[in-house]
Amino acid sequence: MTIRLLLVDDHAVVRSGLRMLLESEPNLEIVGEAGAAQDALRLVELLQPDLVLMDIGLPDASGIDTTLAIKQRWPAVAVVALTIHEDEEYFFRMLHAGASGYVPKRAAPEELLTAVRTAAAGEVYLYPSLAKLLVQDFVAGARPAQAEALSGLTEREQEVLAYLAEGSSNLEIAEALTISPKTVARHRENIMAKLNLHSRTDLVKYAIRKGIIQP
Amino acid sequence: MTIRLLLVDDHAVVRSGLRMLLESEPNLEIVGEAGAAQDALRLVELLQPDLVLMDIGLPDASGIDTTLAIKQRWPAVAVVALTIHEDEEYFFRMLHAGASGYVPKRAAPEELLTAVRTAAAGEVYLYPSLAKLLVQDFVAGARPAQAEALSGLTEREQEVLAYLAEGSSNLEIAEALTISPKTVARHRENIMAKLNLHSRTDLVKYAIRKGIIQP
DNA sequence: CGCGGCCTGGGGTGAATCACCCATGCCAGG
DNA sequence: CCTGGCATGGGTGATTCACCCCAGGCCGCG
Repeated sequence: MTIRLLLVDDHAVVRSGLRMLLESEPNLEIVGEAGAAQDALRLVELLQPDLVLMDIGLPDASGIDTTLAIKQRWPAVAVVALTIHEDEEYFFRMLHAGASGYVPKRAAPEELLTAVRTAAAGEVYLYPSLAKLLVQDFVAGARPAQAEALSGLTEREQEVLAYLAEGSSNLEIAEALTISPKTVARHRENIMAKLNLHSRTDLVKYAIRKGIIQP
Repeated sequence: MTIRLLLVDDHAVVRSGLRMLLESEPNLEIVGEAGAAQDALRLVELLQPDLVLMDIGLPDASGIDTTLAIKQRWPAVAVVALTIHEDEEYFFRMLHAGASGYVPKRAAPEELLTAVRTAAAGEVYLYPSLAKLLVQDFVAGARPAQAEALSGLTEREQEVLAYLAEGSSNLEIAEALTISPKTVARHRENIMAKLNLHSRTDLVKYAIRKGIIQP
């Protein structure tokens, strides 16, 4: 099976170079080129390629928005981002837009080919330095805090906060900790004052942000 | 610079095969082998390798726990998981443990070598099918719902729910929607009944799970 | 045309919460 | 030794919550 590929980059020279590189590969056919977002969308509709190799910097619209538009209308079309941008910002936004691969232009030619083949197979190729960013985000996002200072809460206050965040009432917490409900209320007041929160629901959101509880 | 590598797998035959494969590579030295978690930890301390190639299925302890132990004591040591497991479960747990690479045993030898070189360089190598899982988790985790049915809530109820989730009181919501506080209370009762929730804090957690609000 | 669902309001009750006030021990650090 | 932070309690009053009751108006659907 041959991969039918659409090339999107606003620089004709770059497109030529990519065409040279990609056409030397077997089972890979470049069915079209586009230098602008409008052309890209039109050609996707016209040619129904398997894969779009997308530059982010386009003259008339962002490659991110273009990717989003393509994935919304033709979800089966894989999009691989090929760009000079290696920062978190563009990378994450491109993933959200539905990209199946992300390769910086400084990457080795073989890596681009790997990304194209991988994305065409329905998988995802991530350039290692960007995979690292994603994994960091994953690990951090899943459980950000716990060991964090919790803004100067005492041990007992943190303990009470954990129960409060679960939605327990003062009485329930009091029984769990075998102290008076009034003491629980006292702790809660101190907690809310220290964290500058003003309601139980704010406490829940705070606890989720800090990873104390799972939503 | 030569990569100093420690091989951890409980099958001697597999270790031999890997040694054959890896030793044919330049700039790669296998400094030791371990068949059990205890040996692995001991050898890491003794040999201070750059990288540990870790099987998950070990006789005395999980490769995941072993990875965690290694990364806690020697964060500079890169760990690449090489395993038969390709499901989300092991993959995500291995990432949490601190792995810099994840390669299924069915992968091509070149992919293992790429993973080793990438991880040794401080980056992350993810096998494409697993990179796909991670990206899916990333995209889903960031904004999971919104368009979902919300379990049969009416439009007005969803509107009230949005305010409730923010922690607004009945009176505040009433003023925002220019209706009576009693009506807000009524909507809230219906919402809680439909969603089988029993407190405002439960509503907040529900709203965060559904992506209605951000924590 | 009636039926049911939705939105809108009102009343009531008991419990819980909130936001203040107060005090007592205990223990560490200046 | 004594000041301050921490944990532990009590009290009070206003407010809110959670859960019941009720009903009228509107709109679509059979």
